[in-house]
Order: sequence, then structure tokens, then C-alpha cells
Amino acid sequence: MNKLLIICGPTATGKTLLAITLAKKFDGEIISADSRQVYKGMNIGTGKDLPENAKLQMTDNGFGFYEIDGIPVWGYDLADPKEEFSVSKYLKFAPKIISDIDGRGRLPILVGGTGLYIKGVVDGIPTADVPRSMELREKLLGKSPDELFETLSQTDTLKAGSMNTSDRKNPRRLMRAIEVSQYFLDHRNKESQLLAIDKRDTMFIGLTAPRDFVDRGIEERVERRVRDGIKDEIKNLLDSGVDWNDQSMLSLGYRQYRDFFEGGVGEELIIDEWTREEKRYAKRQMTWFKKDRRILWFDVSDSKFSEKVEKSVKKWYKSTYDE
RNA sequence: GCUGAGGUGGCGGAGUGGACAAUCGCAUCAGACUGUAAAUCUGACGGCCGGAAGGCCUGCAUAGGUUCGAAUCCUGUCCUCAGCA
Repeated sequence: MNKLLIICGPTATGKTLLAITLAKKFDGEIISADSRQVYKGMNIGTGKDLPENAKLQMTDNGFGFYEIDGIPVWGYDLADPKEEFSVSKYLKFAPKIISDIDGRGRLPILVGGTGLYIKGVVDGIPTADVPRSMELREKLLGKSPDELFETLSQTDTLKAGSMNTSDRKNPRRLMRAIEVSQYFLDHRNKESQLLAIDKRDTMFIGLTAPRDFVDRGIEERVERRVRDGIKDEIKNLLDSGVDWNDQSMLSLGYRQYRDFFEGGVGEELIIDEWTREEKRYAKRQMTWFKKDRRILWFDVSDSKFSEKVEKSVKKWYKSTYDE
């Protein structure tokens, strides 16, 4: 049975580093599950940690990989920062690459902090291939959440009833729900297609640490990214035509600099804000991940965590040969 | 020292006799999440008890006073800022 190793958890816990170590030990290749690392030219701010002169190596499946420390890393640079990206696109990429890796007899290691992407790959998102309708979205644009909910109730009572109080006030979710229900109204016989991987032997590793440990890590990392030249990176993006309102520029560390470039706000304030947001983000990630009972958690502030992970993975990995 | 303005919850800032534990924003905390997910959204946020409904206590610089009732009116004190000296 094919295997899949997943490494998830909040930001700044060293997921990629661990993944590379494990890839070396268990003959693996890495697939990034990160909604920001997909953008070309966004390297420093998204923490791609590419070596000097790294070059994307294209393959004949239409996707490319970087080699880091001798390990192929997929999932970077899938999109232009001027373009929209979403789980849907990610799901047209990741499962394919995973089965390619299977084919090479190597271990696919899915690594990232974007919970939805991981979920999409493993469990599938039934409505992921329902396309967006810009026309519909435009029509819905100015409506209040109440009005949107009303509209949804009319086309899809079931879905409307199943939404929780938070989502009922979330225009973005409501619009999407209306879009989906409208789509199935127009395509009654269409079977939705699940863009997930086949059932396989999957191990989930979650990396976590006490709050203040993570916070400190975030502070250091932000400082490093400032030193590494996030400003220049942003300037390059802007020069190449990327707009502050593009989805890619909503990324942490990038969006905060808008007031610096456009409003003359001091960099100290920008960095403060960025750091604070990053901590909140880590919190949101934990809220998501801790619900998934499949995850086996490891505390990275434990000096022996790396060995402990390796031991667990080894045990799981070996079971292949016991079959 | 005089004159003027002002002192409200972690911060900014409303409120100028009753509907005030006090609009709102920020920060903080908790949560949601099935095509923007580093996005988007929700809730809590003086203290104590309670699952909740609710109840009790403390409270708008400070000490008094007026009033059935005060963050809001009056007086003293302290402090801050601006202008004049």
C-alpha cells in the first residue's frame, strides 16, 4: 500500500527542516502544502529558504521542483503573484505529484501549514471543482450577509440550514455557497469529482511547542526576513506589476508593508504589526489542526524531539515490508 | 503663579442627571472553516457565582456635597496639557 507522510503544524516550528531530514533518511520527496509558497518571486516572506542559484527544474508533467539539500521540493512557484490561486488549483497539482513519487518508489512527504490544502489532498473537497462565477459574484457583491443568507436559503435550504452562526455572517462563504448551489441547479446530472489522493497508509505528524516558544521563533524569523530583504522583494513584485490588492499580497509580511511604501509609516511599526499578526496566525493554525485526531503531536522545544519523530516514522515506514 | 482645556475600562476615544458595567476602534482571549484559508468570519472581554437565564460586588483622578437617582451638577484636593507670566 502506498504511503504518505504528512508534517503539519503552526508556522515557525521547523516543519521544512524536519521534512528534509526525514526525506534523506527515508528516501522521500517533499510537497509543500502552503498557500503562499505557490507564488513565484515570493521567497523571503514565505520562507522558501532556497539555496543560492536555486533553479526550478521543470519536468514533463508540467510542474517543477527545487532541489534543497539534494531533496526535491515540489509545490513552490506554481502561480504568478498576479494570478488567483485556490485549493482547487492546488488539488490539480498535489495528488498528481504524489502519485508520480509513488511511481518512483519514493516516499511522498506533504509538508505545510495550510490545513485546508492538506485536508483537500487527503480527504478531498467535494465541491472543489465547481468553478467560480465572476458574473454571479459581481451581482452579489454589495449584498449584506442577511440578504445573502436569504438568497442561499431559497436555492439550497439544506446547505443554508447547516451553516453555523459564524458562517452565516461571512459574505465570502455565503457567496461561495450560493455559487455552488446555483451550479448544481444548472448541472443537475453532474457528478462532483473528488480531487483527492487514493486511500493509502498515511501518517500525520504535528509539530507544536509552548506558546512563548513559538512566539519567540516568530519574532526571530520576522527579524531575519527583514534583514534578508523583504523590502526589496516587495519592490520587485510591485515593479513587475503586482498590485497591493492582489490575493498574493494579502500574505503576512507583505500586506503590512503597504503603509510603509504608500503611507510613509515607520518600519518599526510595520514590523510590530507583522509580528503580532504572525502570532495570531499561528494560533489560528492550531485551532484548525488540533481538531484532527489523526495527528501525532511532537513538541519541538523538546531537545530530543527529532529522534522521537524519526523513531515513530521508522516504525510506521517499516510496516510496509511486514505486509 | 494666573488663565483655559482636561483627567472614563490594557490603550485610543464616546457619553454631559435615569435606558451605563459604560457606543465604538485597537490590543487580548476563545472559536468557526469543504474553490481567496498567511484569507474570511463569529463570540467573549471590570470582578465573583452560574451551563444558561440571571444574581451580587466594585467602578468613570480623589474626598465630600446636591438629588428619589450622578461618569454626568456643586465644592475642596491632586495630576496632565496649552497659553500667559
